[in-house]
Amino acid sequence: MKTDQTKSPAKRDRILDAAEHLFAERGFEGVTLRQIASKAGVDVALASYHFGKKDALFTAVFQRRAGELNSRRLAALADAKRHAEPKTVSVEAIVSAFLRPLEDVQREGDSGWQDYLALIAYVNNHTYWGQRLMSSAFDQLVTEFIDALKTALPHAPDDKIYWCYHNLSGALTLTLARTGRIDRLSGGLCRSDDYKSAYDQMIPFMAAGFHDVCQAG
Amino acid sequence: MKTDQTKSPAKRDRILDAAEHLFAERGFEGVTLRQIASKAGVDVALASYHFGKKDALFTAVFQRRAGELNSRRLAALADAKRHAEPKTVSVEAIVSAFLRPLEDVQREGDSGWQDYLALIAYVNNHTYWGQRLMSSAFDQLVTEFIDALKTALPHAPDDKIYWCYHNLSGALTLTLARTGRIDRLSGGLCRSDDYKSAYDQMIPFMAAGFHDVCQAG
DNA sequence: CCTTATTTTCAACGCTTGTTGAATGCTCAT
DNA sequence: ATGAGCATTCAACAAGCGTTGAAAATAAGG
Repeated sequence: MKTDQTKSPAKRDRILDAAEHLFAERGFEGVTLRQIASKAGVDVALASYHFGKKDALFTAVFQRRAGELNSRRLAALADAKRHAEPKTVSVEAIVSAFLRPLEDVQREGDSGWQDYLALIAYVNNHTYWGQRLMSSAFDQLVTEFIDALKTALPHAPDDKIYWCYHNLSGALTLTLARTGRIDRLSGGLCRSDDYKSAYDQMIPFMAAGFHDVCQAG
Repeated sequence: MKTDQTKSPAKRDRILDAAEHLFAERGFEGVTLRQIASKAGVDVALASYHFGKKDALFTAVFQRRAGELNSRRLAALADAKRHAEPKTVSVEAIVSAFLRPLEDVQREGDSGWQDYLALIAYVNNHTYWGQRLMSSAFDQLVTEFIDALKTALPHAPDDKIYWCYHNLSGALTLTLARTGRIDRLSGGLCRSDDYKSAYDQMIPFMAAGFHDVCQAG
């Protein structure tokens, strides 16, 4: 068996998977390297061997899936633009292109994606060092979406666009965190892990908010 | 000078203040008792003497201002209902009663309130033990606001009300976290610490979202 | 002023943490 | 088969952690 890539990097990947799950659940300082190694079924020292410091492991986990996520979202935005031609794409279609790829990756069953999205939520709410990671991984993509929103709302002042995006980002972040709070408040009527319902109502909700705030001038 | 209450509990309160600030900034595991004691200017052991375990100190910090915050929000909701009579109170007025008290406490200058609100954001995004704290401190209040929303939107199914509240809560949480991300994305045009602007656009944004989602049936 | 109770510090404990250097196992060209 | 190179484990390190019991300082009461 040549080029057996499933054997050699298997443990390395299992460290990333275990770290992804635990970091998303308990945060950077809330998890020890020994817990990660134990979950991955390897020795503690192996994490340091592959990734160096603990910070570097966290960064590696965070960046691992960022590229693919950005690609999917960009493709969805390009699709929306193509479908709208020759007219400009609607706010609702832009928000949809921003959110639906998340639903896609979670529906494909890989539980690693769920952990990863929860990790994004953790990082996005973190004050200091979280922002460096967010910016390096997602600023370019977000800027593209905001440009599209500016085109769709040509009379809106920029600061309102940004604040509206902030609302969208915040609601999304809480969704990705899957805290279980809505389950409790609703007495089980809504479920944190029901992504589809979340996006189904989130998309029109956000589009309506954008229009209301941004056309008032 | 008799009944000198500023001397004896001064150190105890300074521990709470220091813990409030540091927990909000770096989370429960991201802060050591020695850092808290150092910031408060007291010995490490004093925190254990007053509060017992580290968890209990965190809980004490979290619950310290919850009562007053709930009172202010309830008063704002009662005010809104009174002003609307004999009609039922509008969605916009309910959302405003939910948010404006936060602006009030932050404008009064006490930086402790800013730390406390950021701490709420931290707890609300935390999956496991965060929800116990959120529920014990705020479930009753949130239920009152949701009941008011149901009255204001009598034709809306309950699950849509809860999802819409989830959006509101998420956007608010990101605002309270003051991560600085909107500052960066907007090139300085919007500022994370500009609460007033945040609420000024958030209130109509959320009201529009509620109406759009909830009247579609 | 003496006694009692509370608050605060001191010093230390047992344990866990992240990290490292040396030793071992494994793969695979030659 | 052999030796080079990478992957993995082992054992141990110093540092820092939360917590505690006893001593010292301070406050309160009669």
